[in-house]
Amino acid sequence: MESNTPIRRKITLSDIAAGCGVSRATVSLVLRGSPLVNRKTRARVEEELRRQGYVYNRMAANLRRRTSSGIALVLNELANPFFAEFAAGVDEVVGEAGFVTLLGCTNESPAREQAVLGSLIEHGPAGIILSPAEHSDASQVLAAVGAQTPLLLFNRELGGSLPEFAHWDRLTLDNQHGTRLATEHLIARGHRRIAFFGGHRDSSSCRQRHAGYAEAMQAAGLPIEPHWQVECAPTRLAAAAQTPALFAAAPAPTAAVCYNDAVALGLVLGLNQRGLHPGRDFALTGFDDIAEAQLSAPPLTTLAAAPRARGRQAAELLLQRLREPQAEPRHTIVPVQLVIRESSCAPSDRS
Amino acid sequence: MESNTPIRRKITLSDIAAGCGVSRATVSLVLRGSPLVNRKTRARVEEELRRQGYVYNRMAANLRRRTSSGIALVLNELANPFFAEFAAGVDEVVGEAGFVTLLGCTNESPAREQAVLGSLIEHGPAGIILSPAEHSDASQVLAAVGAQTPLLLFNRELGGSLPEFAHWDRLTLDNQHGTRLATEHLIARGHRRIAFFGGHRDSSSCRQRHAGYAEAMQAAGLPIEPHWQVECAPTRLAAAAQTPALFAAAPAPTAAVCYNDAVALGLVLGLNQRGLHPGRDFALTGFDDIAEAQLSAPPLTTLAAAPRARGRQAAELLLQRLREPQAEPRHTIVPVQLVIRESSCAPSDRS
DNA sequence: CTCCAGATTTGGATCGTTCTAAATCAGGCA
DNA sequence: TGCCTGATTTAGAACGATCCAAATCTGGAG
Repeated sequence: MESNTPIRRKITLSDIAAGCGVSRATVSLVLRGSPLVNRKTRARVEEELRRQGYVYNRMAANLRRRTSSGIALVLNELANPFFAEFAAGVDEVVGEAGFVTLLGCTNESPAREQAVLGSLIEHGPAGIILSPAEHSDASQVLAAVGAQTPLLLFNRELGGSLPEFAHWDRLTLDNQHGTRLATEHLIARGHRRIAFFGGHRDSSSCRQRHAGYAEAMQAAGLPIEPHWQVECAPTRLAAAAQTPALFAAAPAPTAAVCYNDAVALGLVLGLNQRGLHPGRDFALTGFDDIAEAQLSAPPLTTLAAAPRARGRQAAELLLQRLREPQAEPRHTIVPVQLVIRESSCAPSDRS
Repeated sequence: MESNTPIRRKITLSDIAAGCGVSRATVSLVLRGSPLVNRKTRARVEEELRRQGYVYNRMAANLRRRTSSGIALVLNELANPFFAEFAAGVDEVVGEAGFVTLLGCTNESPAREQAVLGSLIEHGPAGIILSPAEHSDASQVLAAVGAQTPLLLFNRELGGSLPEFAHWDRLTLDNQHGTRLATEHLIARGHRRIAFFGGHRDSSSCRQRHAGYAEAMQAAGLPIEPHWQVECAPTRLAAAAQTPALFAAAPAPTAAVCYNDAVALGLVLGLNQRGLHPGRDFALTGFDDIAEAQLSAPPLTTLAAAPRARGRQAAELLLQRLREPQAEPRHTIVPVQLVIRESSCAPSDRS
């Protein structure tokens, strides 16, 4: 099969330089928008760039500059809409800044995380945004990425202790304050017997969310029964299955603060199976405000984390760090917003 | 702030070569697993690589080989769970093959697509997987990526005509057959007045899906009223807002084949707002089988496209192409499966 | 004129691999 | 021993931009 376009050799800086009688160095300066070059020269060079159809070869530049113009984005789970939105936000800002996003997906496996980080680091990314897999360990991550590449931790804490010379930035949600708001909201609606439902207590985010709940209950002088604190995997299925545990003993709760939206949606299922009408007989709140939250029946009162905005923010924090490599490590805790919908009804006669 | 780890110069091939008394070339061969090197030598070099903690510098390799080990993945929309799953599938296979995914997100804007492609191409990706933005034009895309880099088109056709020398592979869903199945299913359930709802008619996938619907209606001898064909952006919000258009004139439809799941979920909202009970008073089907489809109220009858599998498939097709650059361009059409759930009820008295 | 400062421009080395062609080595055979 | 063959190894030139220090240019002051 013959191609009918001439396979012309790639145009390089030298071609442009030769084409308009200046040196490679000058062309390079023009390309990078340096103020050093004369107006007249710049115009001439730019014209020649257009004329020859030059395309910049970032691979060459990367080699010389010893760092690529890529930002590695390593996620524990891309299929989750929360992280998909997050990724979209990251990519927006990364792209605007002239970088490119190197994607890696670990599927919650620390082993895969090691492999992915190892592979990405070979490309010399300018920085890394990492949402760790469950049970991912700080020293392992450090071993994989080295101490030179700036890294921003998103969403979760790492297990193990962080060697003090790896000054990583962090961006996490204000989990504790969020569930505190949710709990206070339920209390304000008139609930007195409120459960905390779902999640695994050995995950940092679950501990924080539980703390916010406990704090609000305590502040209101409300007791917490042991069987109101039910752990389960943060999935719909597990949550539905664990629902009976809430009602295993008297007094039964009239409301529940759930670990996240997935758990809350599972609880909705579980309540329906018991013949309870969530949003009328039983109040509940979620966390994350995933797209389904506003569409479920009943629409879910939840804490909005605005994942796309978080993605943009993560990228901006990392770019900031690239600009000031020596600045103190930052820990940014972003507030979450209580979105009140119909699932957080007042207590009913029935409950 | 002082770091307490020595900032040691990066280890290079030369360091390894020097460290065990062979030439750089030999070490390079070892790294690439060439069969040319002697067992004994290979072992010695590998030991030294470990000892010095060498990390491969792909930027240098990329420059020399004139193509990077990146696969560009350019998506019209990442927030849509369908594409998020697709991306996850692509990344799996790309990673397994030792490549890295370069992500780019166009948000349905051809202008942004140009920018994203332009930026990615500078990194010399080995190949490109592109799910075009709406109204994206073949010649524009060609201008941005050049004729040298293999490209796989996913999901949509490009506008304009494809210059014959750009032999691009394609992977698309069997849209027409899918909606035909859905429509036939609704007809079998007893519906006679069926609408086609959502999407923009100038997108190829929408045209194909509409064709499948029209085909089934015609085959069954059923008429189609003009106001049963409602266009809107393929988002929940737009679909909810356009719902009244379906009922703007008599006779009202009793069922709708929706452009995709997002639209169907929006229609669910819109119907609820009108006091109609989807899955009881009105039947509807979606397309894609995103995760929310089976959890919505009512669970959605839809066409499963298995996006993660499609992602894996897309990556495999592209890798195949890298292995055989001269092979004939392939157009792969993947069948979709009708998943019957509760949204596609029989017509009720009410409707 | 000559000199100087500031504005531009430039040659040449450099980044760390891969590639090519040629060199070297080991062992068998005459 | 000397030659030949196949198996290994290697020197050195790429790849294409960036960096640095030094060269050149300009125009105004003395």
